[in-house]
Amino acid sequence: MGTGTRRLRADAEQNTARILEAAAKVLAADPSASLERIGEAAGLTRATVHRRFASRQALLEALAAQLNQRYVDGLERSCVDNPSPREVLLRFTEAVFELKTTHLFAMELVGTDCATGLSPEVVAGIERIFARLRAAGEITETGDRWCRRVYLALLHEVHLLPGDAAELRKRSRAELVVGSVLGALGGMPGQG
Amino acid sequence: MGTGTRRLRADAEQNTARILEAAAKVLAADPSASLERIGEAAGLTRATVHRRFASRQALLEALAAQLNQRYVDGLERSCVDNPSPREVLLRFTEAVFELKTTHLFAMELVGTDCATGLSPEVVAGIERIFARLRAAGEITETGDRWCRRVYLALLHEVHLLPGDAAELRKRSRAELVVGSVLGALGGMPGQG
DNA sequence: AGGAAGTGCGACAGCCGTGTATCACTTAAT
DNA sequence: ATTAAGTGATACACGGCTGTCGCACTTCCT
Repeated sequence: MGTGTRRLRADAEQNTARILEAAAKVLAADPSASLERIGEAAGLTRATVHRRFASRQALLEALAAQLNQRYVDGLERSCVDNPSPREVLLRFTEAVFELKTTHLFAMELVGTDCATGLSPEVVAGIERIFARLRAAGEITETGDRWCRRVYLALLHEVHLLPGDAAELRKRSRAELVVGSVLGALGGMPGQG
Repeated sequence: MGTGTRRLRADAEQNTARILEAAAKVLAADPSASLERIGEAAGLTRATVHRRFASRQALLEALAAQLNQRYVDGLERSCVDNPSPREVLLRFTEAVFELKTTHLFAMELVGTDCATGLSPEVVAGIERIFARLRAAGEITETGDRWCRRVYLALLHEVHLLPGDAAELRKRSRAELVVGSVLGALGGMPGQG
């Protein structure tokens, strides 16, 4: 997937970005929205969408690839300064919350597993966090896949939680996620 | 929604059941499967599907209604003999696992909330279980909606877990769900 | 300024799902 | 056994989305 295709003109490249952005927004509201609607939301024509992405499938894959890239960015940014594993999880959770607002559709598209489109690199990164949590005694569960799935599931549920929910009065959304996950995986969520 | 429509012939009634059953199976594999495929799976023609259900929408609603009924059945059966709240949750979880095998599509259709089609009766039933768990000191979280969502989310994740996963070596799927949920909601999951 | 790249517009063909209707035939009900 | 109900088969109209043209026009690049 390198820069094998000869480079696009500057405005054209910008338009592909617009399309991806518009697709993320429109598909989040309606997963079966037509390319027409996506193009419209991008201020472009359906024909142009087809010029950038040969098929609907190609557009979806590009969307998934973009999401995976954001995931690895989030993972890297969560690890700078070598904080405690719990702090890493907290930072990463906040990063994913931001992704939920812009890439909600793509996240449901790639799911929570390699088999469904989530990058192996991302999977490994998340599981590494839980390995560190385990080494630090924050959790007792030993299944990497299980830890990751519980985490992503609870993260998603918190995202669906209304902003004024009682659970969020004293702690942030990320803190609620981390506390719940550690509790679910056999830790002492109350300590901080 | 009573028996307002004059009663069908016996075989016709049986066919509606076949259609619902086939729809549950086919749509679980492909949520956007056509009525043609559903009818085929039921051993019937698309025309007959349309005779029983005026529109695709109507079929989906019937599917959701059937699921809600199974939910309340499961709730009732979980409460006979007045067992401990934890035991109630365990029984109900097992009932839902069975539903996952037959009504997977419908469950994702109705979601985890009244707003999306889950019956208020079912919501109240589930939240009642958690109120009892709270009264018994098994959990500390106080938000009914939050408890319910965490529960259904983790239940779903366990269902997705491969049957030979390490987490299931010493405890059943339902026990894994209950343990994880109680931990996530501020309890001591290790106790039996 | 000149040429190339990109876009808008419109049109077309193809496909698939939905919903309705008709008619001959089979089946349950009493 | 007779009657009404239900079904299969087939056809049709309708609408929507996809993918691909061609052509005139605008925009960037150098």
